[in-house]
Amino acid sequence: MAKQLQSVYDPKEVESRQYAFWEKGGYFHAEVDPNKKPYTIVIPPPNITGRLHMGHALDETLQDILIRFRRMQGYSALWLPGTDHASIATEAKIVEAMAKEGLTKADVGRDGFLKRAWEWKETYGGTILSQLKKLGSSCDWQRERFTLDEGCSKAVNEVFVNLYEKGLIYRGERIINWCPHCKTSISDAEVEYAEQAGHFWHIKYPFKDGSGYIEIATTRPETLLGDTAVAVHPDDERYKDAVGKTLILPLVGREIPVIADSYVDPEFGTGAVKITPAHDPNDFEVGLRHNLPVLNILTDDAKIVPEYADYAGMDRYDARKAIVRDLEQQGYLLQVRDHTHNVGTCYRCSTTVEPRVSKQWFVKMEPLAKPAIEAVKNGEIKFVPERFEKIYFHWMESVRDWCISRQLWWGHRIPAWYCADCGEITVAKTTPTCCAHCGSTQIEQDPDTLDTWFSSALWPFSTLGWPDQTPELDYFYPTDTLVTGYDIIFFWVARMIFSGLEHMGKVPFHTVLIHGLVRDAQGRKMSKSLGNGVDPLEEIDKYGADALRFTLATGNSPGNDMRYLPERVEASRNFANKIWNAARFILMNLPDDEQPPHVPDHLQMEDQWLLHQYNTLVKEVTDNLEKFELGIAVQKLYDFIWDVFCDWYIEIAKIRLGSDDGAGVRAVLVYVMSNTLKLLHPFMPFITEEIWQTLPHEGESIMISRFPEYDAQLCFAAESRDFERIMTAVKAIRTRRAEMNVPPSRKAAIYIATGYPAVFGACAPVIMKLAGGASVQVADRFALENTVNIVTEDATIYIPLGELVDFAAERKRLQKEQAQAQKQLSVIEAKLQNPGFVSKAPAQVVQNQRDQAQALQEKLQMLEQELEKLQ
RNA sequence: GGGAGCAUAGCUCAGCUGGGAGAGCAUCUGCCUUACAAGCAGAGGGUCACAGGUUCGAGCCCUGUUGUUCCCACCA
Repeated sequence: MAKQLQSVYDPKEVESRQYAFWEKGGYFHAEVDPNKKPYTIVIPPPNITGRLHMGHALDETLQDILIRFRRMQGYSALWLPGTDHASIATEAKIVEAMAKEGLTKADVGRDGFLKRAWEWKETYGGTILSQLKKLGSSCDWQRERFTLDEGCSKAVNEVFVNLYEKGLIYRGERIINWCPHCKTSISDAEVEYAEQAGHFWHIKYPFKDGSGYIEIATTRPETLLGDTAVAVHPDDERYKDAVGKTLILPLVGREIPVIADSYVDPEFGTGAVKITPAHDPNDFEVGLRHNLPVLNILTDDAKIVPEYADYAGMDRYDARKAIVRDLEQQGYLLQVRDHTHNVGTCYRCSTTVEPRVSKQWFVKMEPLAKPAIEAVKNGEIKFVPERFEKIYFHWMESVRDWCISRQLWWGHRIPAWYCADCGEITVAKTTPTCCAHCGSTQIEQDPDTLDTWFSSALWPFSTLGWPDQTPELDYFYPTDTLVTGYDIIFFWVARMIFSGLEHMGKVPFHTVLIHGLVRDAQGRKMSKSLGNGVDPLEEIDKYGADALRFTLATGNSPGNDMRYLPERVEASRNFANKIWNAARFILMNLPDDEQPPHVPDHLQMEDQWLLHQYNTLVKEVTDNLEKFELGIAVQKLYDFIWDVFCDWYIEIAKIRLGSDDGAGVRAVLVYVMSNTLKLLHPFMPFITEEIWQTLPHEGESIMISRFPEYDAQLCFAAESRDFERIMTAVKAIRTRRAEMNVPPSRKAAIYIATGYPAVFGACAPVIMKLAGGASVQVADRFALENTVNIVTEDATIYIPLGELVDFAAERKRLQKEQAQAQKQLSVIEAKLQNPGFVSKAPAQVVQNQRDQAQALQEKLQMLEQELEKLQ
């Protein structure tokens, strides 16, 4: 970068150049280093089908801020990247692509399909990672992993076998959620409930003995085909005599019993429930208790099975219509009522899920959940914000067994083999040659694959080499911070916690930083169907990655959603430009041989003030970052750079830059700028690197420089307070001039009567420059006429503005100020006269009020004097 | 049915352990002041949803109410 910089910052060129520079320097790579403490974040692996959206942009920005911060603090900071094979989503994409060629899965076969899937992964799987680079993500790309790579697959088999041997994985015929569109089972967590308008059909089930009927009510009349009982509550007087009797199932003619089960709520509906064990989870339970037959009436794509000739092959909804029609025609339909109810849908394709009995693999949750709950209860793992712990507990405490088998091809194939001879199951880490039970070679592997989340659950340790005992695993595990949205606490966070505890014996991370969703300007969720998504790559192109990152970090607090407003990115872009121009100003005033950043020996009051503010900033920003208060930290940086450094200090610096004291002020400018850039670097990595390297500096890159630390030498509290008296005076003069419409070009003499003559005397040039003074005189009192009079708590300022002075207006204004000050004073005095306040409030707070009261009294006195003069 | 979040300036939102009500954008006024008009200097604008309570002191803590968003739950 030449020293002649453009006045407008151009992020594009800088970003690609600096990212290449970082990669080339190997700064993203973290090594096992016994001399450093580790700090680890594993990325929530984006799906290989994914394109970077705002949710990712937020997630990655937060992680990059944390990792860059810790890296600069001297940790061996590892941000481990990778992608997720996303079984359902990817398989759907491949199926879709094949459909365009007129092919189906059956046409190409399992091997052919997998070949295509891997090709697809090679072609598109890296897209999202390259998009992450545009954001500036400092991931250790040398350690990139994929949930379906060899190492992760090895970990998956290891875990499956371990859990199977411990009896924590079992295979069983149970009712599961079935997606007729994806044609696979899905777990409870993968079902989303949506309210749907429907009906309540009241149907007559006649007794076999001809003694009337029972009226049942159902929202799903088509499942009648699979009914194997009608249940009533045991204490329900209405049905006392019916229990044990036999009914004839309408349309089907099957004989089914009336049973008593306390699951039935006598208050709801008719108090009699048809029981379809194969297609309703509750009914399934009832069926188990009463030994009812389980009749599956639906195929895997939710059509009626051939056994029911009248309806065979009909889609479940067509069958519903047909059955309702037939019931009506045959006089079984008693009434139809409108009814809205919750319907489970597939989280991937939104198809209504069909509860269905089938043979699947499950993870037994209770023994795993217990220690996982304990780890959060005892503080080993903390959620930020804490309230998400409740959500986690609630889920963990009531979690049911996890259905992990999927009827898909893209994924980890279940390491279980069935013996054709003895029928036993052989579960093994590597492909067995024969049945472990009878030695038969007639074995065949389970065709199913595992839930994607099964492998994601192992991510914090599978990526570090487990099950091998690698040095990386030893050093970087447990990881430190997991950053993710609240929407995947159940899917992922919870499962990583119990997996880490079970297989590593240690929690997978210490802190879970939860963020919210990025919504559109109207507060709606960004979604493909609404078309309201904002593309982060377009925003980067328009405003720069730093501006986007800054926008996402600012005003965002943990766990809360945020809206994405274009004006905010513009403001961020403007901030980047502000920094750019501040740097430009400093550079154009620097000699070629300017020393590296240092604090000069001789400091003026404004230098001390700036250094004190800077030093305070260092402490606060560090504290905020350590407490995950990223939004607060970045706000403070913004205020400091724009207001303190640019609007005040640079303006003041202009006075001294050309003088004999130029070297001192240049050193302060360079020192504070350079170090402030370091503080800002985690948030805005590109521009800070670009400027830092152009300024005098030591070291190769800001990203591996040391994060600034609080320096007791830079604490100038008293001087800082003194300088603020000057600032107050300057602001007061500016305000008065603005009120009186005095143009900045019109300079005026300034007379300052004050009890702090040394302070004001030393800063006379500052006041002159910033307050439009032609001259500045300081004394303990003045006797002047025809002046505008300004009273602050530390000084009375006189400005002769000749013809502009309107005595009546001056008097009125002073009276107004007097009234204001009087009001403030009486509030404070009331407090001080309250014995409760004086005795109970902290001494510092009381003293503070006393000081304020005194200052106000002095101000009132001065106002009084000025008013007298105007009489 | 249970649980949680949110309600602060016209708009979008910060406000950490209780003591100053804030930022950006928008509005108004004046400035091309030798880094930046994507800028500078100023101004206006708020019963911190409502009602109680705790406290010397409440935007912040407690209780209730209203509105709103979300999560969980097997009422057929």
